[in-house]
Order: sequence, then structure tokens, then C-alpha cells
Amino acid sequence: MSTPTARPATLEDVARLAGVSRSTASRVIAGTGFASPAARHRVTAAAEHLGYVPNAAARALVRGAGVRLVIAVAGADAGVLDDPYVDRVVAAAARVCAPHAVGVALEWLSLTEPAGLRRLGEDRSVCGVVLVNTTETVLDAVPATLRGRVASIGIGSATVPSFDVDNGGGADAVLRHLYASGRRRIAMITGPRWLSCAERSVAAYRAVTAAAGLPVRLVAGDFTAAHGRRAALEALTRWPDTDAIFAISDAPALGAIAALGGRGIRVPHDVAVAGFDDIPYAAISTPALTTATHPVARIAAAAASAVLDNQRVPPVTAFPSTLVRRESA
Amino acid sequence: MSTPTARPATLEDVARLAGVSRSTASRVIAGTGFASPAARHRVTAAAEHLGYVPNAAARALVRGAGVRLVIAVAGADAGVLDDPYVDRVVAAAARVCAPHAVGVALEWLSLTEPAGLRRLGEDRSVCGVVLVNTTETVLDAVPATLRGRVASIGIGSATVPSFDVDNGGGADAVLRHLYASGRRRIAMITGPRWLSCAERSVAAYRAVTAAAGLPVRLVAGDFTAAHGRRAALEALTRWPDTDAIFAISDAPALGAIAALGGRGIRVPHDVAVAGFDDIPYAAISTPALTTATHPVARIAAAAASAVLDNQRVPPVTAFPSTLVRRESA
DNA sequence: ATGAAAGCGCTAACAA
DNA sequence: TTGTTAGCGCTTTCAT
Repeated sequence: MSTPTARPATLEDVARLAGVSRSTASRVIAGTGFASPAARHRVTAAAEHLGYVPNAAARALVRGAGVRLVIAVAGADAGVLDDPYVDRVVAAAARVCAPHAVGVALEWLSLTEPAGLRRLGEDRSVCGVVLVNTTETVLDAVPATLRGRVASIGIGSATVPSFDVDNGGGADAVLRHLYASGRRRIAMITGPRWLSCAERSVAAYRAVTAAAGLPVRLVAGDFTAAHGRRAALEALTRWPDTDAIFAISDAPALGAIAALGGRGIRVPHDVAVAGFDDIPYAAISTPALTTATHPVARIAAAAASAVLDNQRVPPVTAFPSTLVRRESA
Repeated sequence: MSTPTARPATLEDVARLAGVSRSTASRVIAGTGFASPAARHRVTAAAEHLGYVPNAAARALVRGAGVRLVIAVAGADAGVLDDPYVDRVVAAAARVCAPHAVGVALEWLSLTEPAGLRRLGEDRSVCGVVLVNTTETVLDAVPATLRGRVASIGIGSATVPSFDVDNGGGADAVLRHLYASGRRRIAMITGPRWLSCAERSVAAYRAVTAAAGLPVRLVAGDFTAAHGRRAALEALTRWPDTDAIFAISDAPALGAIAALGGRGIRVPHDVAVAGFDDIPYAAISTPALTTATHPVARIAAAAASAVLDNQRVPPVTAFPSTLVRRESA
């Protein structure tokens, strides 16, 4: 299938071997424009024979297209990149990008200094940007140069389409389950204050408790297990009769279970614990964690695809979250 | 800091504003070649003013450099990409690549048909390849065109430098700990047969058991928790007096703990369980998992850097693995 | 249906 | 030290 050569074949080589002009070869390879079946066939054969692979950089240059998709994660410091969630987003995006011959880069976006976005907009080698952990401030800083090739995993704006799990629906499903199984004093471990998408879950919590006339028991936290530990203990200290804990995500929920176990409190017998995300470990923890699904890879793939294909997308794409009943609640 | 323009500034724009030629501007921006302090200053100022960002695609084209680093994961099917481990590698690489304006792509490499590597070698837009889960067959298929810009996370070869955790050392540390705490009938849950890097751990197991005159109890498995469950049960069935289980990685170890718990077997009282990798959940499981560290992000970053910088590297770079004593063993 | 020619934005000889 | 020139590999009018 190949003739070993020192340097990789170029379109010129293909055209010469096929006995056509570079333009014709280009039309055939790129699949754009006319070409006679004969020419088409000879070019294809030549390309195959030479093991020709189009140079994405050259292509991008002439088309003004860009070769990189940047995953920009907003946060207080670069530490936000150290998160399995971010890893999943990047890998899913990289998978979608591979067939397009575009690569993925991962960058931290300062919350206070979102001028980094300006630079991304000016960078012609960037074909698009996927925002993660977005805030309104960040969305406002999205330059016009990025319009049409930016998406957000989390909240969106008038110009930035949003791709996210249905946080409200998932939280609602979990909370209703807690209620249905007899829990009446449900505490919630929330996420960081600055993250808007976390508010959806809290809103669902407020709605459910209000509708059922239950007390509101909110404890601040973040997405770490360590915080879950502390928050669970705090909740139990403030409201000793708490019979269920709902955490904004699985890591703090697992932290809560650990903390409860350390206190000799049985889960779910004494206190039910539920999370959100359905991370792999949720299925094998002891007790196995009741939670709601969060299709991170699908969401990230959709966001990346939208940016790559430059397709018009609805302002908000919500991915359903379903309850996963296990042992902890 | 900027003059909002319809289209991003080019080097030409910078040169014009600075009143110098494009070449001079290029020298200053790229930091290569001579330039008078005066010229240097004016070019820098102009670039700053225009918010100029070099076009990586154009740069790569003229330098013949490439714009993408490909993470190629070998495996029986594309399912090998669905692994948190791969996610971590990709994200770490993407982080290292970002400042170089190169992106990362994720591809599956068929074990039986490693011709995909040929294509990567022919692709001028690929600046390098990082192999994951490599086998000797795959290494043999690495084309000469890739030489000097390929690295392997796992085993290496004469032409492909290896970056990996010290599997043998880590396994040895865990096994010695098991022995030191009185365990004498230690079973091991191994990894997939075809993966060479997994053999190091098995070798360490054989060495320790042989040296101490302990029985050899090997159960086949893979890197999943589900397999860990099955394998633990199998071990206990075949050798009911087993007092410790060492798993090739944390996921099966956690699966083993779950399976044991389901049988009413206490960990670590009846059976100690230890893993390898120190994944985040290891610290929050109940009981918390004793394991050995596996600095995946550092390894991936080193491999990516080696490829990017095209630096000469030693054939093997081993990253130390240290014991993490927790509750399970 | 095909080819000639121009040019994407940049770097790197080579001259001056 | 600086500018001129010639491409890197590809797509895309515009003629033919």
C-alpha cells in the first residue's frame, strides 16, 4: 500500500503520480468540486499508493480554519484543572476532534481576569473554545471574534450555547426518592457559591422542601470528598435529627458516608446519603451510592462537535439525568 | 491593550505598525536571530497593542513542525479509550501542550492492525505520538518516520523511550507490607495477559512469594472493579484460607473489597486487600484502600514533554511508587 | 471537467 | 542589523 519515502507524500506527489493537476487532486481528496470518474479514481489510487495524508496545518492555514480546540476551565486558580471531571471532558473532546485532525488544548481561565479569552479569540490557530465551569462574568468576557465557535458546558448566554446535564431534574429525582422513602429532614451539601450551574440543584432542593413543608438545611461545600466529610459532620452537629443527606456531587457524598461511618452512624439505616454524577466508584462503594446520572462524556462530545461543525445549535441543550437507586438511600 | 479589529492581527500588521520588515518582526516575536534593542522594543509594543497572537498553523507549516500530539491507546477495541486512566493521560498531555500551541488528539490503536501508526508517521500535522498500553507488536510497528518524536507510557523499545511507574518497586512495597503485617497466604489479581507492563507486578509477586516460601495464588483479571469482584470470589473459592489479596490496580481492589463485604468477610480483619495506583477514591472508600502511588499525570506530562521538545531522553524513565498505608491492609 | 495562478501567515536563507 | 525573496502544502477563484 505504500512506497517508503524519506519524506511524507504531498498533494503535489499525488497529483503527479495520477497525472493530473494539483487542483484536481485537491478537489478529489477534499471531496469538493467536480472531477471526472476517471480522474477521481486515479487520484484515489495514487493517494492510497503513496499513503498520502493531508497536512491539516496547511489546510487550516489556507482555509483560515484553526487546528486546535481549547478547553478553557474557569476557576480561582489553575488547580481547577486537577479534577477527574475535567479529565473526562478533555478526553471526550479529544476523541471527537481526532477524525477532524484537530487537537485539544487545556487551559485555565482566571475568574477575575478573563482577558485570556481575548487572546483565544485572536489566535487563528484556535478553531473553537469549550468553556467549563462558566460564570456570567466569564460569559460576558467572550469576545465577538469567538462567536459561533464557542460552547459552554454549564450555563450559557445569548451568544454562547449551553450544554449541560439537567441538574434540576436530576436533583429533583433524587430528592423525591428520598422523600418517597420516608426521609423528612433532608440536609444538602452544596457546591461553591460562585458556580451558577450548582444553583440549579439547590433550587430543586428549595422547591422540594418548600412543597413538602420540610426544613431547609444547607451546608456550604465544594466538589471534594474532604469537604463532604466536614459538611456532613457540620450538618449533624447543627441538626442532629437529620435523616438524609443529599450532596451536590458524588465525591462529597462519599466523603459524607465515610464521616458518618466514622461516627458509628449507619447508612442508610440512620441517615440516607445520595449524590449526583454516578462516578464509577459510586457503584462499588460500601454501601453503593444512590445518585443521579451525569453523562459527562456525551455532553463534552456534543459541545465539541457543535464547535467543530460550526453548526447552529439551540441556546440550551439539556441532557437528562436519571435516578440510580443503590444501597445508600 | 488592543484595537478591536474585524480580523486578528498578522505579523504583517505588527511589522507595519512597528515600521520594520516582516522578517525583523518575526525574529523578535519568535525570539530567534538578531534585532536591535530599538527594533525589539517597537515590535513588542506593536504586538502588544494589536493583541497579536502568532498563527501556530502557519508557523508549523513553514517549519514542518506539526500541530498535534496524538495519544494512541493500544487495545483490542476502541473501548480501551473508556478508561479514567486514559482521561488522565490526555488531560495531562493537553496541559503540557497548551503553551506550545499544540493540541492533543486521542486515538485507538488496534493491536492486530497497528498500521494506524504508519498513517500517523505520514501525517505532517502530527508533531508526535505518545503510546499507551503498548505491546511489543505495537512497538515493532512504529515507523522510522516517527523516530525521535514518539514515547511510550509503559514498555519501550530500542527506538521508543519508555516512561512508566516503577511497577516492580510499587508491587514489592505493597507485598512486603502485607508480609510484614503477618499475611502469609496472599492471592494476586492480575491484569490482562497481553499487557507487558502488568507483568512487572506479577514478577514482583512471584519474587516475594518465592523468597518467603509462600504459595502462589494468581487469578486472572483486568483493570475493572467488576473483574475484581469475580476474581476475589474465585480466589476465596479456590483457596479459602487466603488472608490477603493484592490487585494489579485499585479498581479491582475496590471490587474485591465490595465482594468480600457481600460475603460477610471483614477487611482487613479476615482478609487484607491492597491495590495499586492510589486513585482518588482509594482515600475515601470504606475501608480506605492501602495501595501504592502511580503518578499518572507526571508520567504523561514527562512523555508529552519529551515528544514536544524532541529532546534526547534515556531509554527508560521510571517514576517511583511508594506505599500508601490506609485501613484495608 | 481541468489547470494556472494567487495566496493563507509565517520563517529562513541570503543579500545588503 | 535589516530587508528581500522564496517557499511550507494546500484550497480556490478564474479561465479554458
